[in-house]
Amino acid sequence: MKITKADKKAAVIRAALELIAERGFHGAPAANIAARARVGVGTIYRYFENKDALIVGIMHDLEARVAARLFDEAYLKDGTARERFLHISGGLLNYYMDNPLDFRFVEQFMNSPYGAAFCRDKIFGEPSTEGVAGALRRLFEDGMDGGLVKPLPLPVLFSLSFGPVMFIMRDHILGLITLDEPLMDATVKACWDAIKA
Amino acid sequence: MKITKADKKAAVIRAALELIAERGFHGAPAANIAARARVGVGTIYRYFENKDALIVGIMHDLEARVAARLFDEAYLKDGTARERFLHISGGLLNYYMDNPLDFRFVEQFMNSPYGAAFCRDKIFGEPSTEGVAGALRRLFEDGMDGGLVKPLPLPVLFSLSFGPVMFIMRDHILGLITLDEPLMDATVKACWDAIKA
DNA sequence: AAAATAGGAATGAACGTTCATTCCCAAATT
DNA sequence: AATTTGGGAATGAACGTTCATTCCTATTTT
Repeated sequence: MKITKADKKAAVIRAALELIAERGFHGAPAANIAARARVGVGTIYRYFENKDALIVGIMHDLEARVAARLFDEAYLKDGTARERFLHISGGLLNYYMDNPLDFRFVEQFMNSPYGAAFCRDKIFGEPSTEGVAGALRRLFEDGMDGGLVKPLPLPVLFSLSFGPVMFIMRDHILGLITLDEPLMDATVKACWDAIKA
Repeated sequence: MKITKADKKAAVIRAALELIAERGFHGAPAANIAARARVGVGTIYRYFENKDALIVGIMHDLEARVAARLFDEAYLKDGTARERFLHISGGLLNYYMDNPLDFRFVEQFMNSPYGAAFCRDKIFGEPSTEGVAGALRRLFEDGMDGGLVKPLPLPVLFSLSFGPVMFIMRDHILGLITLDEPLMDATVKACWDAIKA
């Protein structure tokens, strides 16, 4: 148990994520994933029942990493609703700026049948007072109670908050625009204008 | 030339669009597309050089249909920037409400390597004073000149305008929320708040 | 030495694409 | 008017390739 163990699993996840992000689901056959992970093809199947399970596994892994970053450093202390909103929203934008491959994977996943199934599972699970979803819900509900945020269904507030972030990230990654600090700041502030009462 | 001719091509496009929208690129082999189009497999290749060409062809077809709907009925007469904005934005939301399969295809396409290539081609083509892109650019530029719209790069204004629309459509189609007239209206109005100066 | 883990060649299913053939119909011929 | 002919459109069985998955051997760990 020196340098390797079941970091093989992590290597497989990373390799698959990168390949799918760069080339799509099409361009990520098991043989290539194994090669990039410096692992035998068979090894993949020691850790994942099949390729679908691997893909869903990548998504769960990513979810955990994003949540950790957004809520890590005592982010949820206090501050106005606007401040907390800008923190989350800007944090997400920053995370994807730093990890463009993660972004491309999430987008492909969420807009494929995998994503549909994934969402269905979430809905019929807990109403989630935990995790990212729960924290966001509380943020928006508090804002609505205080009359600071437009009284709209949560999914609509979500879309107004994160729709633009995801949309502009795509443009940035494709090179249609170069996002710098001031521009990112202006974008998330404009999102606040959309949801503020 | 009664009921059939080269509407075979249209049938192939429709069948492929539906299959990809419902089951992803994975779940749309040529054989299934042909079966749904009630056409021989070989026929696909009379109209499209290969499967990739078919997929890009679907996207072009769709683009034309959306453009036709958004700018058809003398939409571009006059009215305030806000009115014109609400018209376009709401029109897009409506189009996708009426054609959910079109929406799911576009999302999958745009977030795949096909979409990346597609965008690159557009950028290195004309600066597009024509079509949807041109009309939108004029709308936003006029708005900025008049001090009605925040002075931000066009891609940012685009993301603030259409990011939420695309985001909320996904939720609607997945059944996470049911969009009705008032809710759609509230959403596009909130988008205007995001971009208005 | 036994057990667990890793590896990659082997396998069969599924895929995109091709092509020899058939079908259809309009123009030419009788 | 009836028949023949020509050629483009349509077809699907057949092909070669690629893929996910299995399975048996080699290696490492206990």
